[in-house]
Amino acid sequence: MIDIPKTYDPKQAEQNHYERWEAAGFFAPEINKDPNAPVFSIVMPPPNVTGSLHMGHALQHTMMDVLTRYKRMSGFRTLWLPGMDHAGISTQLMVTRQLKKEGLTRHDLGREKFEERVWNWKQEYGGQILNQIRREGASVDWSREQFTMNENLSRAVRECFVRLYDEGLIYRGNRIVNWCPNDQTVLSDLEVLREPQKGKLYYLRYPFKDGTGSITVATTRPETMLGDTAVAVNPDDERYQSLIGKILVLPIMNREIPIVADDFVESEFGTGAVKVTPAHDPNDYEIGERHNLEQVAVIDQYARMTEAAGPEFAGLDRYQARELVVEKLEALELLEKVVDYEFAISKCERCKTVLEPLISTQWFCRMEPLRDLALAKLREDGKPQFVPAVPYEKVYSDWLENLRDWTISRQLWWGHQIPAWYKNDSEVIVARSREEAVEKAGTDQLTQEQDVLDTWFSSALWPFSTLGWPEKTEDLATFYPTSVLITARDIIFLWVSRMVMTGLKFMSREPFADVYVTGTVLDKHGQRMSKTKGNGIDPLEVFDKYGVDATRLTLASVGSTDTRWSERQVESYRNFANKIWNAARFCLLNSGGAETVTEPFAGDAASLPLHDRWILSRLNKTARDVERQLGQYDFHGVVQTLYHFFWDDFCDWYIELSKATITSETDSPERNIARARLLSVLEQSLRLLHPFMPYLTEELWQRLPVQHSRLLHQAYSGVEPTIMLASYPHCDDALVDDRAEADMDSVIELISRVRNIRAEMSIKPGEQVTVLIRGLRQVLPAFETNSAQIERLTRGKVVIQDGQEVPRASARAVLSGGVEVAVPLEGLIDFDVERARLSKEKEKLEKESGKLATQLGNADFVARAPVEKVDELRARMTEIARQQTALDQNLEALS
RNA sequence: GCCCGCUUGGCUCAGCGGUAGAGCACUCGCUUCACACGCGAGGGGUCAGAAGUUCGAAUCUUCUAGCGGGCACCA
Repeated sequence: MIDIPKTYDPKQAEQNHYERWEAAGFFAPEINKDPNAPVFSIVMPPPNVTGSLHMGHALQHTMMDVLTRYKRMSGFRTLWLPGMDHAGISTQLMVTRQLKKEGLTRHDLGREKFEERVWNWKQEYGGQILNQIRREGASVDWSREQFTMNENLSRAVRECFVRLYDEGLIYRGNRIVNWCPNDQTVLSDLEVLREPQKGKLYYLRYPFKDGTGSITVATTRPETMLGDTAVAVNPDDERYQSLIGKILVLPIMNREIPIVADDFVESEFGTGAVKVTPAHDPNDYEIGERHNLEQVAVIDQYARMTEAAGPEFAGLDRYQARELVVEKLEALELLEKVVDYEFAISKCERCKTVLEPLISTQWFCRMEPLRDLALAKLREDGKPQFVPAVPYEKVYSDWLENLRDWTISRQLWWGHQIPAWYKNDSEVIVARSREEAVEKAGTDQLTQEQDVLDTWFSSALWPFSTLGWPEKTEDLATFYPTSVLITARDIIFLWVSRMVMTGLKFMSREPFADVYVTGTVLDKHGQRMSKTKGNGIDPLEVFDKYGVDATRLTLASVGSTDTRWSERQVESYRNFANKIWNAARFCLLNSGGAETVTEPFAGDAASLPLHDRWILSRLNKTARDVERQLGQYDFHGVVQTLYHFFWDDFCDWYIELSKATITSETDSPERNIARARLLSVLEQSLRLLHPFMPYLTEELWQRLPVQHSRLLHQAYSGVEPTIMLASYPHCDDALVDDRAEADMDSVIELISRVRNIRAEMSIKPGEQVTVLIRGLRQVLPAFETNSAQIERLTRGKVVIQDGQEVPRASARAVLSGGVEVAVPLEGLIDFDVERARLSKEKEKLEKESGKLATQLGNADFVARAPVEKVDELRARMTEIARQQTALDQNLEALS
């Protein structure tokens, strides 16, 4: 006999299959031999090379894998392309830290050696996550794996840069930017973290030059006053109107600065007068532009005071300078007051250092023309379609509308070096290569721009650069645009929108039809999981404890809403996996002879036993629901559908109803057919489940005594059989049988009610009872033909009555359709208990009929509600009345 | 400050205009020949609060409260 353990061991199944799948090339689209196959493609959001698997990844990958496996089994030419991002700042930080341990800085090595070092680091530590992705069971095509720093992708980056530059969309300019004094690089607006900060608001008095008094300004950063070149007031502020144009003497510096009028100033805030430091504040910078103010840089790239701040301050750290400024102003009696104040401070997203706004020469990308492409696409074609549409479509379009130029240069060594060369240190030549630059410049006396590009610049090209762009490759023609992007909401701006813009610009097509935005897995207190909080759950540990498949079900059911992590949930899906295992175990233990039956459901469906017609109907409806729900990215819904079909319909009822025939000791054609049918339903269920539970389903499928090769989708015929490439079950409408379902519902109701009587009357489990059934002629056949099953599941002898008397000492139940059930319990029945039980039933019905009566008595309802609704309620009312009558008679019989 | 989301049984979540659902937890009974990670039978919610629209609202509208998130140039 077959030896199958009673408990499912996920580890074993996990070890058994992935390598084989990968080695056999099952993940690659080439496995599909149908030249007319529809195409399904996804590019994996490239995780950072510095990263390791976290819940967010596991969540997204599960959903991507579910869709990929589903489409692959449905015969699509399917590509899920994996890869990694070089993650400029993060990676450089990582390697810099490693160097620091050796007492070195990157400058000790020099740029070339440093880059080499990063590549070595990548070789050694980078990409751990790739093996973790394998563990998840992700069916990605490793033969197409990409890395943003690969030569082909770097080439795409240069091509993109040159084209945008030639069109005037990329330019070099001197502007105020977000500067990280720690990482020594500029950052884009999206890489800035805004954090609330408790601080102080300092009120400083600036005297008029003519000695007639002073004006008071409020600031959170007094040290910047050293670089002030004006004070601004609102032009409509009556308090200050007469002072506009007046000259002040900037304390400490003794610089003469004007009072200017600018709409930016809010009269209500502070004193209504603002000190203006164009070199160190983005707003002041703009005021400065409007009023042609001098920019005095008093803070340098290390956040230290410059010579321009004066000899006493030069070289001081910005916070030391703050103290000294305050001290001096106090001494001069120009510090009016200091109040506690909470405000938002800008920090570096990576290293959390407080940023310093600085004026600096950087490369920028003009976004308006690109933005317009994206907005037009959304408005005209509704692409990409966000799921859920609310709120993400609006979040996306609102952001696009307010888009500002993108700072694309970074003062890093790790990244794509900007393809610009300087001739005589001034003239700029932008070219795809040094050779091209030399040709354009007419000299080889060129130095390349030292800056690299923002990591997101290369990510923005990911959906087409990974497929070969700018070459016109077959992959590009086949797989672009991709089908769907699955991502977390925090990179809609950083990444999603930029892919759309570059995709439309360079490919003239949106990069993906749909964007599915996943929910977030929160900790049990509802907090986001984060490294700094240390409240993250490691998916790999969950895999170890509960198995990959159970974890995948848990994650899939998160769907698009934020969900608190609950280990109990995983546990229940672990139990589900075990349930599947044991159902299969039962089928296998009772499979002898089944293999002789090739078409277990062949012939006229109407002639099948009720439970067979019923399970086929349920199975096909399930396939239909799954298809619909997956089409809507309703991952939570699909998991529920599959869970309940398998556990409730298949295990609780179909297996139980089949047992009588299947477990028969003697070999017979009936037994073999029943066994084959059971196996067939199990086998199809495994296929339905496979996208969610790849390991368990493959493990079991391989063990089934079925003709595996015949189950493969035709696009894969001839390959070594695997459930991965078996045909995904689709609904066959001919097998949906509402009549069978209704009949089966009656049988289930009957069995449940008898079981209820047994439990309530405390009938011993082993004790046989008699089940008397009477009712209208049309409902009885279902009970008649299934009496053997009913007897088995109720441990009762079924007697279909023809108007015979029911013994007084019976427990009774009234079923829908007016069916009455009685279980004679002479000597066992407690009449009081039974009367109470029936009275409770009656109360329930009375409550409902009361409600219905009110509703049906409402003339407005009858007049305005849809006819079908009214009819439905009337039918229900009739049904209740019938049951009430029967209950009354039963109660009477008991008295 | 502006915008958005969430608030359903003890817990985690579905449902989103027509008699309140699931899993876990809980109660009772079961070593019933696949499974105690199980089987059978139960108990438990005025769907955050208020007002409104509607014949009818957990479901639509408005407001309030609590929680969470995004955006923002208030020095």
